[in-house]
Amino acid sequence: MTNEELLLNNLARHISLEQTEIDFFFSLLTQKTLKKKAFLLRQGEVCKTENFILSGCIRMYTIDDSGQEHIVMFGVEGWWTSDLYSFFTGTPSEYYIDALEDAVLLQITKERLELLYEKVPKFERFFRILLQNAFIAQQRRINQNLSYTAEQRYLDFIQKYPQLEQRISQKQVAAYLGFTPVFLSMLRKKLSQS
Amino acid sequence: MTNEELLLNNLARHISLEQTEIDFFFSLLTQKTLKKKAFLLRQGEVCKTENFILSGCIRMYTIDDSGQEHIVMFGVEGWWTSDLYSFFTGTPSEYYIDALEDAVLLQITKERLELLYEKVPKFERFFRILLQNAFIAQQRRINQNLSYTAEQRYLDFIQKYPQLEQRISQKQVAAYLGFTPVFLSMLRKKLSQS
DNA sequence: CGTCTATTTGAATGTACTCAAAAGCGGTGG
DNA sequence: CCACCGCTTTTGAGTACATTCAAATAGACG
Repeated sequence: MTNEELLLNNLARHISLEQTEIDFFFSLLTQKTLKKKAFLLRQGEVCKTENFILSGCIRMYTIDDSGQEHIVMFGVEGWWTSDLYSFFTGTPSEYYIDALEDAVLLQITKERLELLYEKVPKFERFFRILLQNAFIAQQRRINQNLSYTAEQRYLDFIQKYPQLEQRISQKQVAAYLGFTPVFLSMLRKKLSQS
Repeated sequence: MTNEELLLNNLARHISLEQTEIDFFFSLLTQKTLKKKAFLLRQGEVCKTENFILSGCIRMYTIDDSGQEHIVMFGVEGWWTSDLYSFFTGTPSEYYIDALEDAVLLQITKERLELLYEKVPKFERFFRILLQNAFIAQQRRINQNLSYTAEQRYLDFIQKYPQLEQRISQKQVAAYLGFTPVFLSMLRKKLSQS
């Protein structure tokens, strides 16, 4: 699948577009490559773009007072990523976004997105649906964090994102699930023995 | 503030409407009253409406295998509530929604909402913005659950929602924050002593 | 007033964390 | 291509935070 196809499939899942509308949309995007460990956004900066991931793997996270990282989302090819709050309000972000693997992104700025909504209102629908899905996924995650033990959350994670678990380090998985890498190591040992 | 004003303010914060558009919107809504402890939605049922809360207090929650309740959201006057996943996909909900206080709601069905989007596309924008704000709030909550101790989360909660803390029982607060009522009681004692 | 539920208190337990040290692994430069 | 450096993972011991269970007290509601 080419880069363009990846995004076209993403669009086609929710709205149907004329070729001219597709062309217009693509004309608003700019491509950006991101080396492993490079930052797309740092805490305190304003998030200027929404980003469609063509390849690679990124994470969005905070660093707490004691220096620990906490991952609020991962992104891989086919996903959109951004700090929406900073993006829409123009206020400094609380989050870091960086690459866990070399990545290629398509970016759209707020101004261009507003222009897109104006010219092709169907995109308002498209981004509402994306947001809706992300919202629902987050609600599930909140509920799981409340209801499940660390072990249950880990088992659920590897079942739900088997590909991700292969690609990223245990340290990152732990920072996403809300426990320490040391604890994850013990958990895996225990699970492999039983 | 009348019921109508509450909703009008809510709309006006994000979109501007003609009187005819407002009238059309209101014509699509039906009012529902909900006695304390009455269910708006039970696990396994399909969520048929989005609900704007005119008065009262509701909660959306799950019950886990060991019978414990976990609250994913509260709602008070001026808030929208619904299980969006069930609402949009038509699949049975995993959640319960019931009233912590007698409540009055304005409801809109999916069919009518789609009609509204079609006739007045500005509402697509309105609901996208609502969703965006809810998404951002959830992301914060996920991050806090990952980063903060139970005590920090409680202090943050009472600071952020001082009105809510007055209205609802400690048991409900505990079910929202992710610990037991017993622990919350000990926490409060400790905090009042220091 | 009586019943039902929520809150408090205490003791014992368990889950997950910190600290520390060793082992493993991957990337980089000589 | 190998050796080294830095980061991740493993392992173990001791600790802290939060839970469970149980019982007593307090509050809310009919």
